[in-house]
Amino acid sequence: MRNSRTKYAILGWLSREPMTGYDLKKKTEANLAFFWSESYGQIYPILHKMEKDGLVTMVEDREEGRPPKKIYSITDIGKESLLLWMKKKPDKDVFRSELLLKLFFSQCCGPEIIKKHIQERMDDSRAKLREYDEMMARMALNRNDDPAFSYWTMAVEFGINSELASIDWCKQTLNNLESFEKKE
Amino acid sequence: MRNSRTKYAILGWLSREPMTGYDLKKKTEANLAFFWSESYGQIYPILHKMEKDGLVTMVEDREEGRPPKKIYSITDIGKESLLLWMKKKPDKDVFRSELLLKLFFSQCCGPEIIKKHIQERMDDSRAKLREYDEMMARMALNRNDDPAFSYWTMAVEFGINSELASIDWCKQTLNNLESFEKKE
DNA sequence: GATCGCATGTAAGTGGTTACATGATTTA
DNA sequence: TAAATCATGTAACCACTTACATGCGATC
Repeated sequence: MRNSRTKYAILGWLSREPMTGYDLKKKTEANLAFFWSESYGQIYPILHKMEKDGLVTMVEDREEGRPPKKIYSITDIGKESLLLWMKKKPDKDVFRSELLLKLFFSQCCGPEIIKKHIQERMDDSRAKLREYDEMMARMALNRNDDPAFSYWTMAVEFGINSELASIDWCKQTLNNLESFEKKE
Repeated sequence: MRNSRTKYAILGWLSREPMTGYDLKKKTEANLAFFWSESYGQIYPILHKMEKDGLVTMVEDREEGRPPKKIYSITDIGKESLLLWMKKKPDKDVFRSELLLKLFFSQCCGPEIIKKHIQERMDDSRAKLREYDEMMARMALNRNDDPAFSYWTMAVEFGINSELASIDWCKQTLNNLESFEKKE
């Protein structure tokens, strides 16, 4: 837990508004899914520790006939810790691709198998692009006054560019594999 | 270890030529670094297990005055296992970006800090592009007859496209942040 | 009556890295 | 003679995921 970025993702969210562990997870899924993820198994224990360390405070919200919520807010110490992290040079992006691994070793079985995988990847990328469009539309509707929206847009733009680049690569590589096949 | 892809990365390499655990690590670093990595702490134990499972065989190579090598070769069972894996739909690419996480939460500290990070990222991407060029040149020299080279080129092409897209995004985002600043 | 969404949490397991130990040879 | 490279290996740790447990209310 020493170097966990989960802590800072939580502080980032709480710097906007107080919320529960459940909210944290749902918001991360809905907004950051393509470049970040968190699980309950991380969130809840870390939230407890953060409270103990004075980074956040918690109030219990008991409404009748509903499961009690624990609403967390960021403290001044938490804000300081967040700012310190923001200033640090970000770690390298993590990228790991089984598709490229399979492509690299495709000599062992010929181009047909990997062609199918790349075709499917192209379809997946197109589906993702449609998702981004929906996300953008949904967010733009009720948030164009929020300064956070601008930052969010730039992040999503990265995802869109990546998928566009991925689709181009798929087409190009499918062509390469085609002509490669004839040569053999 | 049940579903470890390390196993298949090893089988992939050994399907080309027999080699040692040390070679496996070095070759992965030199050729797959931008989309795959392995550590000795994974390679050696898994290699032992693979031998026990009959996926590979090992011969010891003792030359005088040198540390003894263990040279691994793929078996027919190993080849079968590799082929089965090749045919399976590849897992989703893993992507995780602290840079985008920081961008997303930049509301908490304003655009200056993230601008610096993005500027640095652009420099890093350019450096990576130069590395790819070197890799391509180095490989093209002595390998243009090897059919594996074509597959390798296509994989590297993905990396090049990604970095190109990343650089574009950096420029564009830097511009956005500039005008965003003036509005505030 | 079943399942979904809200809401919190834990235990076990995953795949993987890091740090370390050992020791010879080659290069700077 | 110090450092880098070759070469194998293990123990401890790491961040994180998955599966599970609980239970209420709303919806299908």
